[in-house]
Amino acid sequence: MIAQHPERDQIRLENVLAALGNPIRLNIVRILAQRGEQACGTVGADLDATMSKSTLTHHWRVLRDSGVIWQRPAGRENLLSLRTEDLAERYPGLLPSILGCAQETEKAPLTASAG
Amino acid sequence: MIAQHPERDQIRLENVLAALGNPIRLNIVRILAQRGEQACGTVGADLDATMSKSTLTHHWRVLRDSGVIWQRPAGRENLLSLRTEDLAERYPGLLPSILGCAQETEKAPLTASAG
DNA sequence: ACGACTGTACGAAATTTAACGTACTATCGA
DNA sequence: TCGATAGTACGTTAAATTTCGTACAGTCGT
Repeated sequence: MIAQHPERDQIRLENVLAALGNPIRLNIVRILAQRGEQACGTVGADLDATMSKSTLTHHWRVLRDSGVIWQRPAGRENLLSLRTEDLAERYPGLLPSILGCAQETEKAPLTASAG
Repeated sequence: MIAQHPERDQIRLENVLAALGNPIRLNIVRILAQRGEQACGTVGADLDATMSKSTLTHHWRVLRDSGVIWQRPAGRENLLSLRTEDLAERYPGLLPSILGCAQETEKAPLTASAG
């Protein structure tokens, strides 16, 4: 596992909310919630193919440092996944409430398969 | 009612989360949740007596523009209150989950009366 | 009307965030 | 080993955010 992940107890609500208070990172979280663990590149492609890799790296860092996602190496890829359990333990209901109504997406067609 | 309040339908999750992703504004929301409708000055005093009025005005604006609070004039005061109903309708469970675990406050002693 | 009180508006400064390009590390496959 | 792939690190720039001081507007009590 890559460094910088906060312990569950170190996760701060304000950091989680700030991390999610950005449309790009909110989409990242939606994608991970729907598709499960994904490589950085896969998520990036779903998100916005024109976005630079270094910008994406920035967003992985914000999400990772705030405790929203895990990031772990696998071969030459880095796999991203939601810290669903830790967030549920620390802030019960928060993630479901965010994801439950997160269908008001502007770009990513994540609603296509629902229903 | 002061201008700039978004309609319920115009409230965007990313804006709500960004507004709440700031420790000061998170505290404001906690205070309003616990004490109900309050004048700006009252909340400001509870928050941080050294903070300038113009800084507070900035935070009221962010919370108001994002749809988190109502702000309405009453005499020479402006009363602030949470848009609990609108948020509950738009993002069910979001506010309770944020407030339910919001006791990890650093400064404001909001847990004192809860019992 | 006057002065105190409550809060906003505006402009400026400091800080933070977001985004990019380039250079780099590490892994995979031939 | 070589080349392609996957992603990070670093430095930079642009934009947004946070904070303040000052000036102003509306309301209350006398």
